[in-house]
Amino acid sequence: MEQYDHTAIEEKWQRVWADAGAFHVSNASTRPKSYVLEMLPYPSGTLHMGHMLVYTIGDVVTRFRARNGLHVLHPQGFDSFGLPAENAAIKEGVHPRVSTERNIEHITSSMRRVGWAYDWSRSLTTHDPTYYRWQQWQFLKFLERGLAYRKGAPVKWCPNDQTVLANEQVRDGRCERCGFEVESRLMEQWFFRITDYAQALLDDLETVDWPDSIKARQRNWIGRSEGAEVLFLIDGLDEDVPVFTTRPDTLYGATFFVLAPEHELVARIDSDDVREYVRRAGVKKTAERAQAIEKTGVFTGLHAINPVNGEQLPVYVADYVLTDYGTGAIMAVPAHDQRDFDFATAFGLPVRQVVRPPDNDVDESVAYVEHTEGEVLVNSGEFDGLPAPEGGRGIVERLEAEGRGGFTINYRLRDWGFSRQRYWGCPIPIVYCEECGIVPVPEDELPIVLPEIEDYKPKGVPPLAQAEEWVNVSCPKCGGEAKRETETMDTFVDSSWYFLRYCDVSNDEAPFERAAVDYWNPVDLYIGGVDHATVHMIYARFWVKVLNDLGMLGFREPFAQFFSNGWVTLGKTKMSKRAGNIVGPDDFIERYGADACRLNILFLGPANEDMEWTESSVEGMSRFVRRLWRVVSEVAEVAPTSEPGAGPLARKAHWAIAKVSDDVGRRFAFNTAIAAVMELVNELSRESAGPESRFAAETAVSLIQPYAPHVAEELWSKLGHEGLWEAPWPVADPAMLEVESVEVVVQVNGKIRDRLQVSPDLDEDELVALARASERVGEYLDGEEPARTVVVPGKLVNFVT
RNA sequence: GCCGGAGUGGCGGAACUGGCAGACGCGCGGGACUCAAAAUCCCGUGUCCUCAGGGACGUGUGGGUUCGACUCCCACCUCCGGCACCA
Repeated sequence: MEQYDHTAIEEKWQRVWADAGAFHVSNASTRPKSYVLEMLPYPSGTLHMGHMLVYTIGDVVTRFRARNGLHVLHPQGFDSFGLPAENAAIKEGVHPRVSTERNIEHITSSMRRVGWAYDWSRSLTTHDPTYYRWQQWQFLKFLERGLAYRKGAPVKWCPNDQTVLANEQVRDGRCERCGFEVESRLMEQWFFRITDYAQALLDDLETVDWPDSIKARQRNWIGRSEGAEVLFLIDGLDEDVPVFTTRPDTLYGATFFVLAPEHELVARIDSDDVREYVRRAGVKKTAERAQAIEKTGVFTGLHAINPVNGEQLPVYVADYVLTDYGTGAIMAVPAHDQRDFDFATAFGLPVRQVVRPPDNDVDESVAYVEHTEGEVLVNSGEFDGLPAPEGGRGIVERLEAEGRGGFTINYRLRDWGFSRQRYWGCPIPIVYCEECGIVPVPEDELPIVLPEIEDYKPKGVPPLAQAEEWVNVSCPKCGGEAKRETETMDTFVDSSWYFLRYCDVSNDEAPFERAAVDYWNPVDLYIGGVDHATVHMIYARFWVKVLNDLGMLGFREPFAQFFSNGWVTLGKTKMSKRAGNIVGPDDFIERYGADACRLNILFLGPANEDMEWTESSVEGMSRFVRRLWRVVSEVAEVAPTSEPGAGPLARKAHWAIAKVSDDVGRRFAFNTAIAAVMELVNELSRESAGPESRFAAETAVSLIQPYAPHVAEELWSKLGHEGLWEAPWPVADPAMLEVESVEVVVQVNGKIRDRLQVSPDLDEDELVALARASERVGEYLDGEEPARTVVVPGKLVNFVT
């Protein structure tokens, strides 16, 4: 028997697949389509076991679906703009393009060695001008629609990376990438008006097949809350200030009024105390502000008029009011809000209860914030005695009639600030003209290609500002002197539409042809980690909705089904380059082969749960592959070719077909499918020369192919067949799934006392008679007649006394 | 605080719709082959008791429903993750 030489076998079949164009798909087929996609990887130089998991899941599904008659699109590319390459450039002086492309080359060759079935002819890299040209083009469409705009806004600024961060890139007040504490700065920024789509993003979650946990995260992120907006007139400034509240029922309980330090009106308050407070609040790190336990604030000397009763409420500036939620101003109702209560306590402000729970005396020493059935309004003028929800509604309706308020819905989601003071990103096709202002670059001048620069170091101004020849242009409108936008786009823009580009990757007249995109989309199975469940996946959904509104495509949701893979951990920490705990597949592929590695990563546990990396399991898997090789090779040599019978081995094979088909096709239970093939191989090894052995061997090889395609292909040809990658998936014969005899459990009072081997189609009476006849049952029944007999045909008989 | 998820042998896990708890693998113990080792193969492997037939206990804890609960219900404990001065 030939030795199992994994390297030779894997190289051989990878060549065969490439030569045959095995995974190359066209945009037309009579077969039904399936689009299988894993999240776009950032090209760090090396693969690790986390990548191994995600891409092998996608690969198994791809190969399984292809053999089940589907026309499967399974592309791969790289999210190749972004900070790490630029940081490396700053550190080592290598041009980001050079290091990025070197990384891509390296990681691609690793990917090819794993044997993943990608249509590499559709590959894309987001730093390629042929890709980002069409991103710039789409940006211009967004701009035309008013969905991209520029405004001054307080932004999260990372003093280390010298750049603005999206809210999503801030974790616990720190820069997600470098861990530096984030500051707040007021800057002109580009925004996408994603908030226009908040409700649609929420509603359409109903239409996708995603895990509930992921949907919950998105709902959380969008943060819809129903309430009212109420206008308070600030005396002295003569300004109406809107506040958002979810508790309009407590309006009569407002005893003071608070503005966030960043609120636009604060600058107009002429008070040294206020200016000093605002200055100090601005210096405070975001993290400090969020963690502060003691409430701080300053009285402005002004008063706001409560529109429900005309009361004069003292106006404070305090940093417990957030500038970017609601309107940045609140009415404070200390009796019914813990934060307001804390502030009132610290500043000696009055507390007035206006909602009374049933059978409760008014206790103004604590805030009553919960909701109880039957609570009623008190101290609320004409609304006294009404149930709180009804009273709240009445109050808003009256304000509405008076033009001082109305019902409204507020979202936590904020517009997407997407400009970055960075070099290695997609240039924003905008020119600033002194005469004409913000001028979009005409479409026929795209792409605006990233210029070469000398120095990547951030200096507070974007690195692109140094590329003077590039920056100074004439205005497309008036021809006068103008300057290019020097900020670049957030890389989440790049990954918001790449899955569309794959469908028509070399189009140089449009981002994609609508027919191609409509044919393949939505993605039938999207695979990736939870860490992108709120960020990337919300942006991509937004992007698709906008393109749909622009008539560029015919669907509203990009990802019909989402499989959230678990994390591969090492030392209980998610494996990642940043955590410095990566174990790569290259070494293991060399030692044990790609097939063993692919099997191993999926056998570690359920693919949607976290799994700790262990080296010993690869060895176990390598044993299995070698065993498979030996057993099947032997069968190929000695087992007769004959019609498969209906004996135990053939039945086991059919059982395995049914099990693997269901596990891979429906349940995504990749680990148990492998276990089923192992069981089959175990039985086969005990009977390698029987009349059913050849069928069992063929079945085992065929079933393991999505996982271990190389060795499966080699064994398939040893068995005398060709082209397993395109062979039809085996179908289980239902007749063969029925067993000749089953073991029926006989219980007395729910405890197993005997087991019977019986025919599965024995009727209930016969089964009970047989069970009654059992000696052991007789012992436990001890002469008594069972009061009740429960029969589950083919499973058990239970006598209850 | 709100939301989501998970607790099963020495370990990873299986049990999908309420019906044999521990499939499959790792590890460990014993044996075969070998001069020896590796590789391979075979047997055993939840805990305790045992007259060696078997018996009792056992899926985070406490209750409940049921002939029967890892699975359903109630209460709780622990761990992991998300959101969070969000008005």
